[in-house]
Amino acid sequence: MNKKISQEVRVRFAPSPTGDPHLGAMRTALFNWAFARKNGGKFILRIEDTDKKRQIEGSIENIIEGLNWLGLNYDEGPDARGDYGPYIQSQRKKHYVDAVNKLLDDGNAYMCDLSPEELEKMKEDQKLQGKPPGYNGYSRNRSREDLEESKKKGLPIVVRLKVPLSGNIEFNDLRRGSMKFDLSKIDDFVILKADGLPTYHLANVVDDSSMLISHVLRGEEWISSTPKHLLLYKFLGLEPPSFVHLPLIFGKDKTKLSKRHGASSIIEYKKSGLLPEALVNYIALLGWSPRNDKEVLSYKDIIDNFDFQGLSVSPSIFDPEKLSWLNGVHIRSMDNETLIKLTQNKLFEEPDDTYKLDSNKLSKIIPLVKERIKSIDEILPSIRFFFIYTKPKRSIIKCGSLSSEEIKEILNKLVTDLTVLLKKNNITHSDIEKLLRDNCENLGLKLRDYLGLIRNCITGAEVSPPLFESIEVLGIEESVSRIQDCINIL
RNA sequence: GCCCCGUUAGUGUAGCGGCCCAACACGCCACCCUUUCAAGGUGGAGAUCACGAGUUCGAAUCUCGUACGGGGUACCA
Repeated sequence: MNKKISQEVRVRFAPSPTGDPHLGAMRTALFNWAFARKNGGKFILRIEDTDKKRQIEGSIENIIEGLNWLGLNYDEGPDARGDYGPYIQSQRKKHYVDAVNKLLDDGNAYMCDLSPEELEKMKEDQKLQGKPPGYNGYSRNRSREDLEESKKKGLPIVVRLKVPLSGNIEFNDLRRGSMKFDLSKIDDFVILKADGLPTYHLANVVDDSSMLISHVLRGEEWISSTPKHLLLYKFLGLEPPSFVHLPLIFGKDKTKLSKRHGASSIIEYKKSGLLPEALVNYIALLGWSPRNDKEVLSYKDIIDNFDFQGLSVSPSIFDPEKLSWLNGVHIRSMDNETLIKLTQNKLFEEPDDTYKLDSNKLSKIIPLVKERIKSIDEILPSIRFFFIYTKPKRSIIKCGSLSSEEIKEILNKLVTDLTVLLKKNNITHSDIEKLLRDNCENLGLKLRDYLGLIRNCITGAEVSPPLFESIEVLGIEESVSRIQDCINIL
C-alpha cells in the first residue's frame, strides 16, 4: 500500500450513489475543488458504492452531470484519466481484502459470526438493562480457528476491528482545532460486511491512502467517526491525511435540507432557470466567506480567496431568496450573446413553433428584458408577446377615467399617426417616443395613463419591457394591427 | 442515555482583547429616479453578540458552567 509520499494537494469528493446529489454534497465538492485549484493540486471523484442495497440507478450519472453543470471539473474519476483507479469502490475489492487480511494477521481485527438478528437482540437486552447499546465483544477473544470453522459452515461472517479498550485518540481539525475521543466509547465496529464488501470506514481509509489524498474535506457528520479512521490508519501502518469538517446546510425550519425546502437535487436546480455560476457563488457563501465585503464572486474569486480560515463552523440555512437575487445579478452581468444562446435553447424546448423565430429579433429583445429578470425561466413569459399576441382583457384597456368612446378616439388617432410615421424609413424608438409624448401632451393626459393604455393594448399585459423599444422591435404595422384589435373589443 | 460539534439582526456572513451600545449583503419599509415592472440611488426598522460566572484597566472576541440546536452512537454513507 502506498505511503503518503508527496506534498501535492490531492482532495476528493466521495459521494455514495444513493440518490440525486444534494446541494450540501455539491458544496462539499465545491470546497474540495476550490482548495485543489487554489493550490495547484488534483480534484478526484470517487464513487462510494459499498452499500449495494441502497444504490439507486442513475445516480452516478447524475452526480457527474451535476459536477459538470456546475463547472467543477475533476482530474481523476470513473470516467476520467488517473493513475490510482479504479475510482469506484465496488471495483476495488482486492485492496480492501488485503487490508482486512493484514489486520486479521496482526491481531487487530477478528471475525464474528453473530447474525444480525442475534446482534439486534443483544442491543435490545442492553437497552432493557439501561446500558448503552453496542457490540459487546462477543467474538473478540475467540480463536481464529473457531471462527474460520464457522465460516466454512457457511455462517455469515463479518470482520470487526479490535478497538483498544482504553486510551484516547486525538486529532487536529484544520479549522476547528484539536478534538479528543475516548476509545472506550467506541465499540468494535464492522470493517468487512457479510457480503464481502467493506464498510465506509475501511474503504475510505484504504482508498484515501492509496489515492494519496492529502486533505479530507467532508461534512460535519463525519467528525465522530474520525477516530475510527485514525485507528485504521494506525493499524494499517498508514499516514492519515489532514481533516477539515464542513458545517451542514439546513432548510428554513433548521432541519437537514430536503425536498420539502423546494428543489433539493442539483438536477432540479439545473432545470430551474438558474445559472451554474450563480448557484456556485451562492453555495460558496453558505459556510464560507472570503472575509471581505465582496459577495458577488466568480469562479476565479472563489479559488483565489479560498482558505480554511474562511470556513464557518456552525450550520447555515439555505435562503432561496438570496439565491434568486444572486442569480439576477449574474444574469445582468452576463454578455448578451450568451444570454441569447440560453434563450434559444429554451425556445427549442417549446412546443409552439411560433417561438422559433430568428435570433436577430432576439438580439434586440434580450437587452430589454435582461435587467428585469431573476431567472432564465422568466425570459419566455416576458418576451412572449413579441411573437404571439394575446388580446388584453377588456378591463385593462383603460386610460384614467376616460370612457370607452374617448379611448377609441385616442387609439384611432394613434393608428393614423403611426401609419403616417410608417412612411419614414429607419424608424427608431426615439421617433416613437416623440410621437407618443407629443400625443400625450396634446391630449392633456398623464403620461402613465396614456402610455399604460398603449402598453396594455400592444403587449396584452400591464407589465412589459420598455414600451418605445418594444414597439420598435415589434414593428409599427404589427403594433397598429394590435391597436385595431383593441378598438374592436371596445 | 453516552460521545462530539456548534450558538453575532428573519437569513448568510464580517469581527481574532480597546477603532464595536457591532459592519456588509439578502429580505422588509420609505423616498428618489422613472412609460409599467425591474434595475439603480438614498435613508430606515431590525442584535442587551444564547445565558451566567470568571480572567483583564478593558471581552462579541480568552476560560469555565448552563441552556438550546445539531451530528454520531448501523453488516448506511
